[in-house]
Amino acid sequence: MKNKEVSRIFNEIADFLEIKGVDYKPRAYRKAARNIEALTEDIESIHDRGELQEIGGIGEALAGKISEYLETGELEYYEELREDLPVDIEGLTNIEGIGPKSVKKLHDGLGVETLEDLEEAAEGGEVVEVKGFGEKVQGNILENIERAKRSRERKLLGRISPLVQDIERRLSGKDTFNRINIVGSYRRGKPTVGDVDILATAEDREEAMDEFCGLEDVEEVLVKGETKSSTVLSAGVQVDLRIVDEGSFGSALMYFTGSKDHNVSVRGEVKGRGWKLNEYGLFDSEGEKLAGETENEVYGKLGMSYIPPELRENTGEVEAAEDGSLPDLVEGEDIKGDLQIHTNYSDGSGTVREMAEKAAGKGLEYLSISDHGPSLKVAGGLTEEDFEEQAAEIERVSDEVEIEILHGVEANIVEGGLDVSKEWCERCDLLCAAMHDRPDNSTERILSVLDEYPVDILVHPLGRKILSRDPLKIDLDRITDRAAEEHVAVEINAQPESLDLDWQNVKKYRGKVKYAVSTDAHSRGEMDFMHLGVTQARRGWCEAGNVLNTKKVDKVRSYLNG
DNA sequence: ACCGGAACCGGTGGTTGCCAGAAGGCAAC
Repeated sequence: MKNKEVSRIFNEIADFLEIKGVDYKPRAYRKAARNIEALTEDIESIHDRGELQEIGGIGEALAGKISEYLETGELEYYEELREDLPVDIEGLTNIEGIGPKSVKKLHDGLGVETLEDLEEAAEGGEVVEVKGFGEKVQGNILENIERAKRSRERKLLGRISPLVQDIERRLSGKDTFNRINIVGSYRRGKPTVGDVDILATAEDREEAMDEFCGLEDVEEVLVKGETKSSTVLSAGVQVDLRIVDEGSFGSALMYFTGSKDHNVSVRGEVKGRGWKLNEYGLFDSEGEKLAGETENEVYGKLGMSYIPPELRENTGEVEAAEDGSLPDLVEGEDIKGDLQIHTNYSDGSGTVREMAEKAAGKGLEYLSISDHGPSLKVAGGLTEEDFEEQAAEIERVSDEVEIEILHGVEANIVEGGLDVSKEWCERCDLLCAAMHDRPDNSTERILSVLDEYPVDILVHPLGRKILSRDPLKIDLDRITDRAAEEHVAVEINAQPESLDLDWQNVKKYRGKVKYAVSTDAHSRGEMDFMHLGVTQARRGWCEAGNVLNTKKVDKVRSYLNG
């Protein structure tokens, strides 16, 4: 699956063209990149059917470039641009505050090509010598460069999951493999993933390894052995495959799923009995094997209930499993509606009808449309007039699509309140409120908005972007107190970069507030992100009852109005 | 480079705020 690669290349081309001062093309490339990234289908299949131009934002020229890349493995146009300016544009622009134009200036002035070059230049105080750069920017570079480097190594769970699922599917389809399971932090649903580990059993290990290393996505084979092979996929993700014996599959699953702290904690229990647990199995003091084939069996012999992978972070799950108090975690099938999505009335790409049809197709009972309020110009915010127009459109579409559509707005929390009038709020079925900037008085602003407006959901409360932007420093104790009093739900945003509120805080406040797991989809494809949000809710120990949108729409309404 | 309305061409997201340097570029969303 080369979707991610193609979109990365298009984004880089956009950067290069922006540096050259070319008009319009960068936007076209970025739009195409975004649409490709949001695809749930393999772009190669679309290419094979000759339907590339049916993807939004892709016309004759871009379809040609995609074909060239898929067929030859190279794109001449891209290579030429890179030759002109041989820099790690993706890495460098990853630094907050550095865009394509700055990269060009740093290259011309100091010969900066990589993050390492830039770090050296900033440490040596050379950056200030370049026109347009001062102490402030140089300091900012030093502050943010480590994170930019890290972000190159770790990948976002949601961004690699289509690729990983694709690999899993392909290996499962082969006769050579008996059992296949992704393990590691991926299986635990951690928001960022380093390497991807796959565990398998196979009759013929050699043949299995051949098949794995021969997958078309595999770009480089680092190690190839009988029990372990390491590969790098074309998208830059390292994937390891381990093959174990059938009888050890369960204990190996536990071992390789981790987390390390969880395993240590479980092993404490094992030790107390004088037993031994390793990747090969659970053994008593005589060395007799007690369990190993399944995880259930291992946990069972230890007197624990099965611990779902999402909980294995050593935050009390081992004790809870012993006294039988583990939560009955929310599942994807429990979700009955999506309470925050955008349309082409603001910065979304889908129409009301397209989004509604997609949601209905996913089997949801309801959908709430909440485009950005007027002050968020960058996102093409709605005017009150637009809102009325949209209301009429929703009414028309509602008659024809098998889903209940709620009409809301994602109001922006600004100095002095929200960017929508109280009257406007009253006309909303569902009012979302969000911070989009980072003032010092964020906590106070949020609290006063919760007091003064009929807010239903506080969305992406921390405004974080994983691997690139820190969360807001706000007083969540006070905010969740107020949210609970006012019957305001707190969002768990399912966008791969967001996953905000984060799972640690979800766990902390789950007894107090209700959560709304929403996709914040800006295109039809992004509605498929729901599972990422559910995973984070699970990591936060949420049962279905903790999540508002597991309820029927009437119950949602009565909670929010209560 | 795409798209949509017209049958080839015109329009395409637009504003804010920061920094740096004293008017204006650049990044962010």
